[in-house]
Parts: sequence; structure tokens; C-alpha cells
Amino acid sequence: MPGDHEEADHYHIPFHYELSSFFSEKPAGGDVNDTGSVGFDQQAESPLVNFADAFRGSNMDYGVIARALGLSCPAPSKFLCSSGTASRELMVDVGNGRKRLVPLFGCSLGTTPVTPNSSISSSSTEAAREEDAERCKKDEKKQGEEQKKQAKGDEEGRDKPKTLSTSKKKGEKRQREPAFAFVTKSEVDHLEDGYRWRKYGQKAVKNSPYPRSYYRCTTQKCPVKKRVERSYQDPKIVVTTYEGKHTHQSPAAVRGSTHLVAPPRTMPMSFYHDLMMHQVPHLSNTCQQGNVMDLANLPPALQQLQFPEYGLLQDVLTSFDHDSQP
DNA sequence: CGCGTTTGACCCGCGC
DNA sequence: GCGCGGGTCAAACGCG
Repeated sequence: MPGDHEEADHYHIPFHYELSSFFSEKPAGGDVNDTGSVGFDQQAESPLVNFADAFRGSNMDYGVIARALGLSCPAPSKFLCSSGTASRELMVDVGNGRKRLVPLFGCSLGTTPVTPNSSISSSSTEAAREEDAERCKKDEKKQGEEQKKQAKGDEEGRDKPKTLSTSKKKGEKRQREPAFAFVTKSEVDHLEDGYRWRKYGQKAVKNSPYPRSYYRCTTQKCPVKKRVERSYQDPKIVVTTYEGKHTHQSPAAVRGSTHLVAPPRTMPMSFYHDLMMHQVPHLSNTCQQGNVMDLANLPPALQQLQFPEYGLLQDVLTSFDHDSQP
């Protein structure tokens, strides 16, 4: 069915219109939304507050956030579940030649942060696991084919000069790690996130003048990769897609930047768990398979989301909450 | 010399 | 089956 197929290829999550303003052109330091309730001074003394710190220092009940993000709180998750019309999404390539519309929810548009990085504008997840589920059906269908290929490949493969596929068994489907995409508004492509990355490829993106860069975590045996590309819709927007879970601590944390990884004292770990379970729905499957999820395994984007002022986030989330009320 | 980037070639999955 | 586009490899190169 063509319609179903379309659904499988594009993961639609509505974006709240109020938040869309975060991604539109705004004068530096200006108010962020139309209500005037959110304003920040980009020249504030502490322009960067990381995600965890933001919550730690906040009086905000995490339940509000949880509800806002559609976590395990009584309020239904409008953000994740509704089919609202006033949405803003960004087409993000999530691998295997698949693109999906990634919901944007986020924060601010500081343009002259302390670090070369600009502030995080939004984060989102992509439902690779759901996608995998879809693909499983196809896989079953193709399994016979694959086996044929495998036999054939065993014959032909020997003569191939390169052994690119030796890392995985022939006929075995390339397994995609859970991915987490988020969007930043930045002048620089490669955002400093506390980990060390090695660029291993760059490709031109179809219909975009901007190339996509491929990075791998330089830590040995760490499987995490990330893709970085600029939005052709708005060149200032950088889409970063993390894939996989770090098997180690952030070097930045090791160096003493504990604020990058330390869990907020006031936030139960279950919140992180819920956050991940909902923000990265497919990870729930992983957990069901016995894998342990802990903070260190959170995508850096969640560990280190930074905001010019957490009050902004608060307003954003409050906005979510308010919007989710009938 | 070690580490990171660049870049062309190759592999792979998917749609037609 | 074929072509396209995305993802990865690895040699060459640059830099400190």
C-alpha cells in the first residue's frame, strides 16, 4: 500500500507552532515568542547552562517537563502523539538512504555564545527502531533473496579487491544503532559536545548545497557515530544525528567537567529513563532485551543540551504543558 | 610520528 | 536488473 509505505518512510511528529519561532530568524537576544513571555539576554553572564544544570537549578517539577515531552505522566503526550496541524518539521536523513521529518522542539538562538558553538536549538528523536520493525517485514520477504545473494557473494566476494563487507557476515543485515537527531543553530558545523570525533567521510547531499559529514567517536571500540549536515532550508541550522551509545565517559567529564555528565540531584534517574524511552522509542526495545540504560549512555545531546538560560527552556516546556491541557 | 582531514572509490539498500 | 543516493573505507595528505 503506497500510503503505508509513505508512513514508514517519514516519521511525523508534530511541532508546536510556538516553538517554531525558535527556528525562524530572530534578532540576536530578542524575544523568542510572540507572547513576549520568553526573552533572554544573550549577553547574560552565564550564557550557557547545560541541560542537567538547567533542571538541577530549577524549581520546576520534572513532571511538568515529563508531561511536556510526553513522558510517563498522567497528561497525554500531545507532542508525541497528536496529529496537530501547526507543526514544524525538518527533513533529516537518518541513514540507509532514509529521510524522515524530525520534530523540532527547542530553545534559543544565541548567536554569540562563549564557545564557538551556538546554542542548542532543539532536539528530537528518530524512530529507527520502528523503522526497523517496518523493515523487518521487508526483511522477511527478502530473506530468501539474501540467502541467495549470500551464496553468490561467497563466490564473487573472494575476488573483490576491497573487503568492505567483511565486518559483517554476508547476508546479515547491517544493524543500525539507535539514533538521536537534534538541531542546532550554529555557524560551525561540528559542535563541541565533550567527545572526540574523527571525521571519516563527507558526502554531498542531494538537493542541498551543503555536504554531510560523518564522524566516529575516536575512543577505541566505541561504536558511536554522528552525522552533521546543514539544513538546506535554513543554512544556519545544523542537524546532528547521533547513532549508538558511548561505551565510555565523555573525555570532558574525565577532565573534570563533571557538569556535563553528573545527573541533576533533583531529577530521578527514572526521568532520564523515561526521557529516553519516549524520546528514543526504539530504545525501549533495547531495554526489554536486557540492556541497561544509564546516564552515561544517553546521547550527548541529552547529556549536554545547553541553553542560554534555562528559564527559556522552562517557558518552552511550560508552553508544551499548557498546550497539552484541554 | 601520531592524529585528524580529505577525497575518490566502493558497497549497500531501495525504488522503479 | 539497473540506477540512484547514502554510508563507509582507506590511501594520501596536512598539521602540530
